[in-house]
Amino acid sequence: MAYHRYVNERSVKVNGGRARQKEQTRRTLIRESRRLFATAGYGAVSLSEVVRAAGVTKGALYHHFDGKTALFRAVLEEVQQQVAEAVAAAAEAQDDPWARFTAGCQAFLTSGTDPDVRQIMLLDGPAVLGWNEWRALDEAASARHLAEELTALIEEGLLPPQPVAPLTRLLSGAMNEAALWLAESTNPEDLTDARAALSRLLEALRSPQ
Amino acid sequence: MAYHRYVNERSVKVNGGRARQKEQTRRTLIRESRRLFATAGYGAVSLSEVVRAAGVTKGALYHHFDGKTALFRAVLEEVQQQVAEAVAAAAEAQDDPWARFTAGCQAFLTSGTDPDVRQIMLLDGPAVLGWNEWRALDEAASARHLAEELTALIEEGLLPPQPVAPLTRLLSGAMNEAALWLAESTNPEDLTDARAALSRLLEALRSPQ
DNA sequence: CTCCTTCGCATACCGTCGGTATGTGAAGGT
DNA sequence: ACCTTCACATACCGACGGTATGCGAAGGAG
Repeated sequence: MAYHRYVNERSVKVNGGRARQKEQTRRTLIRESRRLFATAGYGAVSLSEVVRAAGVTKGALYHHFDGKTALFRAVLEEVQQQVAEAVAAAAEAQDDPWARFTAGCQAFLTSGTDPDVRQIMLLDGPAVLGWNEWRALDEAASARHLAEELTALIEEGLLPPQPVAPLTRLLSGAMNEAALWLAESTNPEDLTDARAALSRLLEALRSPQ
Repeated sequence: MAYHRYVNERSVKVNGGRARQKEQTRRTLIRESRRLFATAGYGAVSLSEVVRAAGVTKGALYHHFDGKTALFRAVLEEVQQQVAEAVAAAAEAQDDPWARFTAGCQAFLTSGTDPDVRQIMLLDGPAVLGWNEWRALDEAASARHLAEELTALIEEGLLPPQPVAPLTRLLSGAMNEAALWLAESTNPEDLTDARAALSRLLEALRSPQ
C-alpha cells in the first residue's frame, strides 16, 4: 500500500525527466488551486481539496510552495500576468496615444469581469496578501504601465500636468470596482453603461483642446 | 472552580439588569474584535483571542453571534455607519449642492485612511462577506447617499445626464483605492495630492458651464 | 418570601485545518 | 554497480471554528 503511487503511476508511466515532472506537478497544483480559489474563494478552499484535485499529497505541495499564501501568490501572479497581457494587447492595437490609453482601460474593465480575476485578483488578493504586497504585484504587472502611460500623456500635453501616483490609484480603483459591479450584473446593458461611464470619465480628464 | 466567574465577578459586582449586562457583553465583544480585526486582519484573529480580550468565553460569543463572520459583519456595520456619519456631516456643512457633493467625497477619502476603516471595511470586508453582501451593506450605509447626490446633481444640471449606477461604482472605487494608497503613504504631501486629484476628477465630470 | 422559569454564559468536546518532521524509492550522475 | 539527490508520500501535531451541554443568577408569579 505504501508509496503505491510511485509504482503504479510514476515509474511505470512514460515520464519525462525529473525536472519535467516537477514542473508539471507545480503547474497542476497552480491550475487546480486557481480553479478552486476562483470558485470558492481563498478562505473556503482547504489544502486537502487542492492536493486531492491535483492528484498529489500535501508533501508535494509543501515541496513546491512555502504554504497556502505562497500558493495563492503564485496563482495571483499568473492571473495578473494574463490581465496585463490582455491590456497590453488592446493598447498596442491602437496607434493614437490617447486611443491606446482608453483602449487599455476598457480592456482592463473587461478583464475584471472574468471570474478568476474577480475573485482572486480583486477580492481575495488584497485581503490575503495585504494591500502592500498586492499593490507591489499589481504595480509590477500592470499599474506601472498605467502610470507610464499617464506620464507620457502628460508630456504630450494630452493630460494636464499633475502627480501621476494618486491619479493612477484613482483610475485603478475606479476600474476595479466597476469591474466587480459588472461581474455581478445580470443586465447586459450594464456593460455598455459601464464602458460609457469609464469613457466619459477618461475623456473628462483630458486636456481641453 | 466551575463557574467561579459567576460567583466572583458577575453576581458580586454591581450589575444593572440582565438586559443591560447582555448589551454590555455584546458591545465589549464588538469593541475588542474590532480592535483585533483592525490591527491583525480578519484571518489572523482567532476567536480565542477575541473572547480572551473581552473577558468572556466562546459560549458568550456564540450566544450573541452566529459565528466568526457574523461577528465581523456586526463590526463592519458599525464601521460603515461611522464613515457614513462623517461623510454626511461634512456634506451637510455645505450649502451649495456641488460643494456638498465634493465635501462628502473628500470626507470619504479622509475616512478611508483610518486604520479600522482601511482594514475592516476596505480590505477584509469584500473578501470575508463576499462582494454582494459587502456592497449591500455599503449601499445601505453610504453608497445610496452618493447615488442620490449624483441623481440630484444631474437633475439640477450640474452633471451631464447619465446612468448613476456605474458612475457611483467608479467614484466609490476610486475613492476607496485612493484611501488605501493614502493610508499606506508616509509622505504627508500625498494627502494634498490625493485630495487635489480627487478634486480634479470631480470637477472634470461637472457639466460645462 | 418561595418557587419556578428563563436565559446569559461557562465548560468540555469534536472534526478539520494549516503546517511539520520524517521516510522512501526512483532518477541521474560516476 | 553504486551512491547521492530529490521529488514526493506518510504520519503526526497544535490550533482553529463550531457545537452540545450544564449551570446558576435574575426576574416574574403566587
